[in-house]
Amino acid sequence: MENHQLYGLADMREKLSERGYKITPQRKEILRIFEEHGGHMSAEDVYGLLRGNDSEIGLATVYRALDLLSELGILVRMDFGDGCARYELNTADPKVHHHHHLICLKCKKVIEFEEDLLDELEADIANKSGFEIVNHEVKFFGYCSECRARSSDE
Amino acid sequence: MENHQLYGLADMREKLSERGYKITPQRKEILRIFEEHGGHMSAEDVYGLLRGNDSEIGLATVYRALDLLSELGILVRMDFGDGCARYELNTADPKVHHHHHLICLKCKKVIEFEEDLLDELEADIANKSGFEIVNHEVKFFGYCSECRARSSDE
DNA sequence: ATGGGTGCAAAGGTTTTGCACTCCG
DNA sequence: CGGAGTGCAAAACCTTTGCACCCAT
Repeated sequence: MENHQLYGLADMREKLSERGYKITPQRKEILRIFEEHGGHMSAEDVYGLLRGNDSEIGLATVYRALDLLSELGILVRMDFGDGCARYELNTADPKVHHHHHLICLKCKKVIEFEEDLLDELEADIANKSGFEIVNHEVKFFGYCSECRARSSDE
Repeated sequence: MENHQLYGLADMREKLSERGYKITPQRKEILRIFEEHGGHMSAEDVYGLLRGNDSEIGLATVYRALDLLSELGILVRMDFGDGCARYELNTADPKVHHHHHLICLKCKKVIEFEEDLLDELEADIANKSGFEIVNHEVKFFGYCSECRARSSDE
């Protein structure tokens, strides 16, 4: 357990200036929100938390920052099909990197679970296609145990 | 190569009536669109093709059908982050089942590739969680070779 | 100083919903 | 027949954009 588990302020500084983007108080603030809270946050969620901390950051800025930070690989964007994009801190730690999602087609519930699996596949892809992989997302769609129970006793 | 490669009309009939839904001409027509064309189609794409075939099906009906058919596992819903949900016929054939996507964070290009991998993992999940898996989606995010070349010679 | 970044409000695009009417079972 | 399904148009939502102003570099 070392200190480089999640991308943090230092990484953002580096990646932003590396590409000629500026380090603004808004971007720092938004990153901090992700460090303090966690989970899968939508733009609106982040905006809400910012307003709680009486920040004056506009919603459009939140959208622009989430977009940029996920393009830089600091955040990861995910879609659970609930109508809005959700983001979470990217991580360099394989233990955390490899958590996947089960999504119930009936009740839309999202269940997380961990499983190690995709490292060699990623390396293989990078070789074959010249694609540089920053993150992956694995989703399984089906029916959760509750919905299955409910539909069998109808 | 047998006949049960993709879900078809018979499967839809069965799954619909099994759950008390009706088999309507609209639903049949929409399924047919997927059988004749393929690929990743948005609601609007399907609607466009229907109008081409001078169908009188409304866009809302298309949305409702896509939702229902993917809930039944006949279609698969996917999100490439381009602002609209896309659907494709689900398949029982593992060769087709296992195609994944590389998504470039810079230019948003989607590259498909095939790789066999997740069967045992699916079985494992079903055991541990009671989750019945109908389909999965694997996406890798990163930078495609063109974007990498472009950013290195700036 | 200067070009990128921000805030606001308006626009844009996708998806959902209310309601009267239709038609499958 | 009766209730699920449909079509239409309006509404709801999430996200993007235009523009004037601000501020990291």
